[in-house]
Amino acid sequence: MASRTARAEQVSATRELILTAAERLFAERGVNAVSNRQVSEAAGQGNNTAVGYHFGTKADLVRAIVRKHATRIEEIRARLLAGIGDSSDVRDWVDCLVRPIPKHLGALGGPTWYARFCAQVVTDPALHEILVEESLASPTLRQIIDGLTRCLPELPPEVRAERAEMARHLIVHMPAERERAIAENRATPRANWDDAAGGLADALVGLWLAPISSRS
Amino acid sequence: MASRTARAEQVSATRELILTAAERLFAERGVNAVSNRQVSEAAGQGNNTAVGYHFGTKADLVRAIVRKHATRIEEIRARLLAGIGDSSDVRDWVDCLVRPIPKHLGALGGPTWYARFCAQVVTDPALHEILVEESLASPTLRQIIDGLTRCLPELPPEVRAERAEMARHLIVHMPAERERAIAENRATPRANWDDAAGGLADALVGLWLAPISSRS
DNA sequence: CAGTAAGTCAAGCGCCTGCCTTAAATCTGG
DNA sequence: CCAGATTTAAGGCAGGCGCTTGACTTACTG
Repeated sequence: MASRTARAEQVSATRELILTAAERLFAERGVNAVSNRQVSEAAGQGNNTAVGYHFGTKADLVRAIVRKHATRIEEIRARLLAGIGDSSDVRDWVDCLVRPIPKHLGALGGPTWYARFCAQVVTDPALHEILVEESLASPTLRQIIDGLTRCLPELPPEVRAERAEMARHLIVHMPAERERAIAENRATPRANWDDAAGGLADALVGLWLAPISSRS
Repeated sequence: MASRTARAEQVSATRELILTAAERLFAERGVNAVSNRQVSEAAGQGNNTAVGYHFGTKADLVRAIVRKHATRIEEIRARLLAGIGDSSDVRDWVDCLVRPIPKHLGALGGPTWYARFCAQVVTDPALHEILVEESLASPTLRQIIDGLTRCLPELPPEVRAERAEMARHLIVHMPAERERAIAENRATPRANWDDAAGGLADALVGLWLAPISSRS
């Protein structure tokens, strides 16, 4: 109906404006350093309470931003997963784990903020769980973790947990670091997002396959 | 003089109280989520402006907290560095890089907050540089980085930079993660700080020695 | 033993925040 | 075409913030 289009499109345009402004401000200054008012103003809304009206609390806004990107990332991840079948090569599974976010950022083109935004959110004690929930909601992600685990049967469970934690951190923070370098016109080790993902995947393969020493 | 002791001791006790309270609050809630007023109150100072009086801005307070721990960490690092001479084993240098912070936390005993505090600070866009400056001020740290570089002569400079970034993130965030797990009574992969450092060192050796693939 | 400087406390200022209320503009469904 | 609902705008409110000021206590100095 023309009705739904006209009005609803205006509304979702406003929501989009708020999401984009918030993502950017949160990425650049940190979530807690930005007030809902500032987000509303940056989104061009004369209304003080635009954020509250459309999203509720700041945590709800953060969740909405995450969901906005989740669909695309999930698509990329599913495509990569389908491509490797039931490989027993660690590298294949690490690729599936690492590449979705950089690929998504590359597809957005131009300057991006989402990686830095995620780095802020995972580090905030009050917001951390939101990202964990939203991420673990992805069945393909679980499949990939399982597949990787199957490639490393002799790794003790505690060491696996430990290294999974390391991988998680790097997958979030390294793209954020690259994003920041680009935003500040600093040199980056890699020319594009795909190469950056490749470098990260190389390192993670080494990390997963690292021998376990007997030192203290 | 008894004079200096009496008064100056009271003062430095107050400063210490503020530093400890701030470190704890910042670690638990995030730097930006805590006001200077809250820090003053948590330190038992009736005065609103105790933080401002003794330290100045919040950035100055953060720097003071970092310096408070830096001496001890530097001692540990120097001792480890002296112990390995001019080894050409990557593992030796990685140990020097990884162990100081966990060792320091272990030596403090009981619950700690410094690792989470550091994780908060490095992630804050406005505070990040403070920690970098203070860290790079350590000559032993530079020596260790040089030593490690010497062990990896055939690694392309960009890849080295990339992996150094990864190592930095893990060295800061993994202890923070362990600290948080302890604070929340969750299980940790390792029983003590030394073992945790060992696990991290294992992984970092693998990361540094990882082969460079030719994939995209 | 004053005089001075340093540290602490208490109160007040303007600013910004989140939240609430009201009003105008806009679109929807009958 | 018009009531009614939704969205945007605008302003007010209490509360918390950083910062300043001034009084009070304490300890060093000549």
